[in-house]
Amino acid sequence: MDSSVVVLGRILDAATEEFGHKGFSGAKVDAIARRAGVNKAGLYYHVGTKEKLYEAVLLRLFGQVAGALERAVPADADPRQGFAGLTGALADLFGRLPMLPRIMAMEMASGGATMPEAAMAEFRRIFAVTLTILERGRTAGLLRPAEPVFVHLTLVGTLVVYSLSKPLRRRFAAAARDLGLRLDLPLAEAAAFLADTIARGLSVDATPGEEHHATS
Amino acid sequence: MDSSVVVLGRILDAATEEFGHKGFSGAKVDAIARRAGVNKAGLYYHVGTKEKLYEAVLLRLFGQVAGALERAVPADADPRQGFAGLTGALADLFGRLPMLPRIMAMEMASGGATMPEAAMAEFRRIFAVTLTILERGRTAGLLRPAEPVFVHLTLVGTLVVYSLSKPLRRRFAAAARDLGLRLDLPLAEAAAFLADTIARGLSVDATPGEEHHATS
Amino acid sequence: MDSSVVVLGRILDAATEEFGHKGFSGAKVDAIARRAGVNKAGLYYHVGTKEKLYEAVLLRLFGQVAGALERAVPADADPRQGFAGLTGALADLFGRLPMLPRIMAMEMASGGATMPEAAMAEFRRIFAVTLTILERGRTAGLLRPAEPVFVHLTLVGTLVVYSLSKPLRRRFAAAARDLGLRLDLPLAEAAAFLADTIARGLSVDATPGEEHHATS
Amino acid sequence: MDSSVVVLGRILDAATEEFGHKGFSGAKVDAIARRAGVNKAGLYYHVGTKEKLYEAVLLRLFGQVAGALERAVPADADPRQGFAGLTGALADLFGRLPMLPRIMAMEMASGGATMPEAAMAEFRRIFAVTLTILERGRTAGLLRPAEPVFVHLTLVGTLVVYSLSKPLRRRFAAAARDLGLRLDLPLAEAAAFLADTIARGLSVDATPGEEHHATS
DNA sequence: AATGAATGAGGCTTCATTCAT
DNA sequence: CATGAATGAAGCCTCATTCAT
Repeated sequence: MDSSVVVLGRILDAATEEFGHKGFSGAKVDAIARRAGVNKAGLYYHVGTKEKLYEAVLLRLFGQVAGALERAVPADADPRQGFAGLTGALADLFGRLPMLPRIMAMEMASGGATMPEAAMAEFRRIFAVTLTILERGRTAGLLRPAEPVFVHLTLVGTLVVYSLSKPLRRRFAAAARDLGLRLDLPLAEAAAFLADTIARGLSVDATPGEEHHATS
Repeated sequence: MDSSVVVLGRILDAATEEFGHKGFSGAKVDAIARRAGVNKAGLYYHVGTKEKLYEAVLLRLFGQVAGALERAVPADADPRQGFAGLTGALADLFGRLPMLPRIMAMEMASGGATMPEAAMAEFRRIFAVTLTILERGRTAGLLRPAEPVFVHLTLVGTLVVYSLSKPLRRRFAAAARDLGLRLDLPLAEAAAFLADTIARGLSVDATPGEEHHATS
Repeated sequence: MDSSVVVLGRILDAATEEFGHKGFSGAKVDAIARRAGVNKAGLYYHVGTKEKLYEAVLLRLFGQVAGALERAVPADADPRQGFAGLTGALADLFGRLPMLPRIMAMEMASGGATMPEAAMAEFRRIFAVTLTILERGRTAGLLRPAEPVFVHLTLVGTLVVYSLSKPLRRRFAAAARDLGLRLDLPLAEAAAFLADTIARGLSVDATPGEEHHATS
Repeated sequence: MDSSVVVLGRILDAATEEFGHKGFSGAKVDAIARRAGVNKAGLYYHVGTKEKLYEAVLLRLFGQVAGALERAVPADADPRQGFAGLTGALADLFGRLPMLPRIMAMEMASGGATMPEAAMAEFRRIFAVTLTILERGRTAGLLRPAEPVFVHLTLVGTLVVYSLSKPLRRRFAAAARDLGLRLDLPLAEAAAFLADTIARGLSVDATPGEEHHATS
C-alpha cells in the first residue's frame, strides 16, 4: 500500500516530465495521471487543480536547485572556485533532471509574472549563492564591481540555453563538421569554461576596456 | 483595399503577440483572428493551420534577427566592436520586438526538435555572425581559441534571459533595495557590459587560468 | 444506474438511426449524442471517433443479419425452402431494422473499400448461407450450376432495393393506378416471389435457354 | 473561349465524379470546382447551389439511362430478347459511367424522398421499358403474370449491386479461390445470366411451384 | 464572366474537472 | 481512497456561400 507521500511523489515526477515536455498548456492531466499510475480523479484528490500541480512541481524543482547550489559553493571559496562550483552544480543538476532547464526556460519565457510566492523564495536562495561569491570576491579585492543580478543571469541563463541546445546542435551537425566545430562539448566542460571565462572577465587585473558604467 | 500581403502581415503580428504571450499550446486561434481583425475562416484561408502559422511567425522573426545582426556587425570590425555590435543589435531587437525573446526561450525549451528547416536556415545565418567575429579575432591574434557555438549561446542566451527577467527583477525590487542592487539595469547597458566581459574573458592577454581543455 | 453496456447500446441505436438517415458524412455527432441522451463528450468517452462509431454500427448490424440468416436456413432444407427461408429472414430483418437496407445500400455505393475487416468477417458468414444452399442443391441434382456470388447478390440486392423503393413507389402511386399496378406489394410477399422466381430460374428442369457460359 | 455550355458540361462531369465518390454530404464544392477547372464563385454563377448541382447531375444521368434503354429494347422484341437488351444496356452504361451505379445506390438509400420531379420523369421513362416487355410477353402468352415494379427492381437492383460489389469481391479473392468461385465474372456476363434466369423464372412453362399469390 | 478574399455557422474532438459508487 | 463515467466549455478547423473588383 503506497503511502500518500509516495503517490504524491510519483505524481510530481510524472507532472514534471509532462510539463517539461509539453509546457503548461500543452500538458494533459490525463497523461500525467496515466504516467503516475493514478486515476485522474485520484490525482485531483491529491493535488487539486492543474495549476496547483504545476506550482508544486516548480517548488520542488527550485528547492532542489537551491539546496544543490548551497552545498556546492562552500562559504570560504575564492571567486574562481565559487563560479566553478556553481556552474558545475548546475551542470550536474541539468544532467540529472533533464526537465529542469526546460521548465526554467518556460518560466523565463512567461516572464515569471505568475510565479507563486513560495517559488520566489527558492529563487532568492538560488540568487544568494551568486551574490555571496561576488561580495566576497570584491571584499577580497579579487573582482571588479559588477551587477550581481546580471552576472547571475549570465551564469544560469547560459547553462540553461546550452543544455537545451543539444538537439539543435545535433541538427547542426553536418554543417558543423565542415567548419571544424565541436558541437558536442559536454555540459560539464561548458560549465567549467564558462566559470573560467566569467572569472577572467570579472577579474580586477583583466585587460582593461574603457571603464564601463554598468557597474554597481 | 487591404492587399493580401497587408492582411497576412496583420495576422503574423497578431500571431506573434499571442504565441509570445501564451506559447503554442496556450495560444488560441480565435484570439489571433480577433486581434488581427480577420474572420477565423479568413485566417485559415491565408495561413492554413495553427502550426503553419507558428512556423511563419518563427521564420519572419528569425529572418529579422539575422538581417539586423548582419547589418550591425561590419565586416572589418575588431572583436570588441564585433561583440558590442552583436549584443547591441540584440538588445535593440528585444526592445522593439518584445515577443522575440519569449519565443526564443520557448523554442529553446522545446529543444527546437520541431523547428522547421526554413527557420533553421535563418538560425544558421544568425550563428554565422558570431562565428565570423571569433574567426577574425583568432586570425588577428586577438582572441584565444574558443568553442564558437558555446560563445554564441552565451551571448544570445544571456541577453534573452536578462531581457525576460524584467518582471521577475521587479518582483525582487524590495529585497534588492536593501542589498544596494540595481535591478533596473537597462538592457542596452547589460548588452554592453556583456560584450565587454566576454571580450575580456576571451582576450589572449587576459589573466591566465590553467589552460582549459574546452577549447577547439 | 445505466450500466456502461446499456449506454453503449443506446449510442449504437442512435447512431444507426442517424447514419441510416443521413449517411456517414451527413450524420452529425451532436445529433447522435442528443438522440442517445448522452453528452457529446460522453459519446467520445465510450466510442472514440465518428468513424469508430460507424464501424461499430456496421459490425452490430451485419452480425445481426448473419445470425438471423443462419437461424432461418436449416441445414437440411431443400433449395426452394432454403431460398424462401433466406429471403423471408431478410424481409423480416428489413422490417424490424429499417436502417439496415439503407446502410447496406450506402456501403455498396461506397464500394465497401473502407469496410473494416471485422465487418468483412460478418459478411462472409452471410454469404456462406447462400453458398450452402447452392452447394447442396447442386449435389442433390436439383439446381443447375450458377455463380454463387452472383446469385447471392441477386437475392440480397433485390430485396434491399425493393425495400428501399417504398417511398419512390408511393410517389408513383397516381400513375400506377392508371396502369393497374400494385405498388404496395408487401416486402414479405416480394421476398417469397423472389425466392420462387430464382428457384425456378435455377432449376435443372427449367425451360432451357441456350446453355449460357456464365456458369461455373 | 469555352462556351458556357462546355463549362457547364465540365462542371457536371466533375460534380458527378465527386458526388459519386463521396455522396452528397461528403462532396465538397471546392473539390468540384477545382476538378472542373472553374473558380468556386464561377461555379455558383453557373449552377446556383450545391443542391441544384446535384439535381442537375441526377437529371443528366437518368436521362442518359432512359435514352440508352429505349434504344436497346426494340419495340418488337420478344421477352427473352427484351430482358437481354435491357440488362445488356445497363451493363454497358455502368461500364461507361462508373459513377452511375454509385449514385443510384445512394438515391435508393436515401429513399428517393427528396428526388426532384424532373428526375422522377426520367425514372418513369426507365420503368416503362420493363413494363412494355412484360406487357407484350403476357399478351403473347409467353410470360406468367408478375408484378412489373418488382421485376424491374430485380433487374436494375441486381445489376447495380453486382456492379458495385467489385471491390468487395476483390477483398474476398483469397477466400474465394479456396472455394472454387469465380468472383470476377464480368458485368456483361452477369447481365446476360440475369436476363436468362429471369426469363426462365417468369416463363409460363417453367417448373410450377404452388401458384403464388404475389402476382398482379 | 471570372476571381481572390471573405464570413457565419457549424462540425468533430479534447480537456479540465466533478460525481456517484 | 479509488474508479468509471459523466459534462460544459472550449478549441481547431471546414464548408457552402457571397462580395468586391
